[in-house]
Amino acid sequence: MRVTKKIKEEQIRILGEVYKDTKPALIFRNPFELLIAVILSAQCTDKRVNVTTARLFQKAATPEAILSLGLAALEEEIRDCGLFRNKAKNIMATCQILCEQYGGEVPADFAKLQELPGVGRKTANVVMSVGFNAPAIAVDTHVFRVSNRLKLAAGDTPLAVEQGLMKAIPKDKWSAAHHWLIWHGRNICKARKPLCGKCPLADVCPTAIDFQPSP
DNA sequence: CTCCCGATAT
DNA sequence: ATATCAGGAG
Repeated sequence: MRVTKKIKEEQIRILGEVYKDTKPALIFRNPFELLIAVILSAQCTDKRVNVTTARLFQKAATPEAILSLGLAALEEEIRDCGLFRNKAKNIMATCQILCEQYGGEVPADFAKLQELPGVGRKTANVVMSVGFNAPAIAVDTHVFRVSNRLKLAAGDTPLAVEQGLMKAIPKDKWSAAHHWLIWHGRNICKARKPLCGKCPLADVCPTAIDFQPSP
């Protein structure tokens, strides 16, 4: 199947229809809690992050409070999320910068966010999009996989896929489409065993046939 | 490219 | 047993 512009528009239309009521999976009350949750979410399920942050934010929910907690205590709080030494060190350093340079607030600025330790392009895009309602497409593992399978935006790096998606999707739908692709990746277009049999996009997906049982 | 890393699904 | 999970830094 050759994925024409027409087919991409149809893919986007179906995604928007099926996943119109989706919202962020991570639980947060403000941009700071979102930032911490997204840092913790690397190589970890959102479900596990939500359990961890619920416990953490009860004890410390501001940059100041987390700095007071101390590195060792923070490591224990977030241990279950994996990569916990790196994440704890990065969160402490980030909180330090937020306090010293931004008055304890999270800057609504993509470049400044990316300068924070433990915050790369994907995390900065999530905070801008979800936390500050700015048009952005964060390419995580799900968005990357689904976009490539659909050939909605093919690319061998997250940045290439992000740029492809920005061309294929109207700007006013960037942030919503990011959530559509994540939900689709979680529920249907799974990494290991995609459910092509019950996928609403199977007719417009060039990869679906590859997962059908051979005749 | 490698390393960081525990929990979960298959 | 092993692949995968809302990645980022060196």
